[in-house]
Amino acid sequence: MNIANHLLTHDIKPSYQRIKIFEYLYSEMNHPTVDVIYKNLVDNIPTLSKTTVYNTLKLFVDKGITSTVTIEDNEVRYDAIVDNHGHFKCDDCGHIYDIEIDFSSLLYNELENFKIDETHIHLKGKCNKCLTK
Amino acid sequence: MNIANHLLTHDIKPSYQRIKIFEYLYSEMNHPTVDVIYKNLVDNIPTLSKTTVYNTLKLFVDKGITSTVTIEDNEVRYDAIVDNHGHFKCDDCGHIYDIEIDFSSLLYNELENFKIDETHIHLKGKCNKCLTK
DNA sequence: ATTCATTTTATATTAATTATAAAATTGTAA
DNA sequence: TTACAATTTTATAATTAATATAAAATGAAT
Repeated sequence: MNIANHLLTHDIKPSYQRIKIFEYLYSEMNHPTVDVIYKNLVDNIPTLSKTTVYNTLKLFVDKGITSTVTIEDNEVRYDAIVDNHGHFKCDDCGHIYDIEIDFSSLLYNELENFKIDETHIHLKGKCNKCLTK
Repeated sequence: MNIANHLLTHDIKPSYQRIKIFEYLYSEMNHPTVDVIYKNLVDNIPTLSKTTVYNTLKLFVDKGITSTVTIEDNEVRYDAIVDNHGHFKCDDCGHIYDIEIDFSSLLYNELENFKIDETHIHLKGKCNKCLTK
C-alpha cells in the first residue's frame, strides 16, 4: 500500500513523521503503545518527540485510519485495522491477536431504542503457543 | 444483603471502611471511579484516604467480589456485579448500563486451542433517554 | 496492659497523557 | 528567489491516575 496516498485520501498531509508512524503501525501489526512506537522510530528519526507520536495518533484516530485498543487500564494501544474486530491478549507472552467476530450474533434486548456506535470485545487467557511450551 | 457477612465469606475482614466502600458500590451500581467513591464517602468518613480506596478495591477484585470496568482509557471503574456481563456507555449522559449478553453465541474460530479466561464487551453510543430529549 | 498483626493513612514517586509555546518546515504568492 | 503565512514538529511544563513506602491507628490475643 502507498502510505502517502492512504493519508492523503483521508485528509492527512503526509509528513515524514506521519508516514513513518503509520508505516510502523501497518507493517508491524503489533498493537503498540505510544512508547513502543517512539522507541522503535527514534533511532531512525533522532529528532522525533513523543508529543509528535501522541499528536499523530490522535489525528489518525480522528480521521479514521487508526483505532485504539484498551485492554489494560494503564496503556492505550493503536491498531491500523479499523473495521470491527476483537482482540485476544495472552497473559503469558503478552501478544495481542486480532480476531474476527460475527457481531451480528450479538443481540442486546435491553438496548432497544439505544443507538450503538461502537462495540468493543477483548478476551484474555493463554494462547496456543504458550499452552504447549 | 448483609455486607459484613458477604465480606467474611470471601475471606475479607469487614472493617468500617471496607463495608462502606462495598455498600456504596452495591447500592449505587453506578460503576464509579476511585475518585467518585472517595468523594462520596469522605464526608461521612473524614479520615478516609484515597490510598485506602485503592487498596480496598484491589482487595475486592483479588477476592472476587468486585470487577473492573475499563471503557475510557484514563479511568478504571468498579462494579459490584462480578458475573459475566457487558456494558453500554452513553456518550451523552455518560451513564454506564449493565447489559446481559449471551456469551455462548460468540464463537472464535481463530482461537482454537487457546484458553479463554475473560471476555469483555462494552458498547458506546446514545441511550434511549438521551435520544428522545 | 502488652504485644503482634492488620488496616489505615500521609507522603512521595512513577508514568501516561495533555497543554503550551517556541522552532522548524512547507507551501504559496509576489 | 524572497517573503510571508500556515502547518507541523519539538521541548518543556503541568496534570492526573496509580503505586510504593513507611508511620500511625486499630484490633485481637495472651
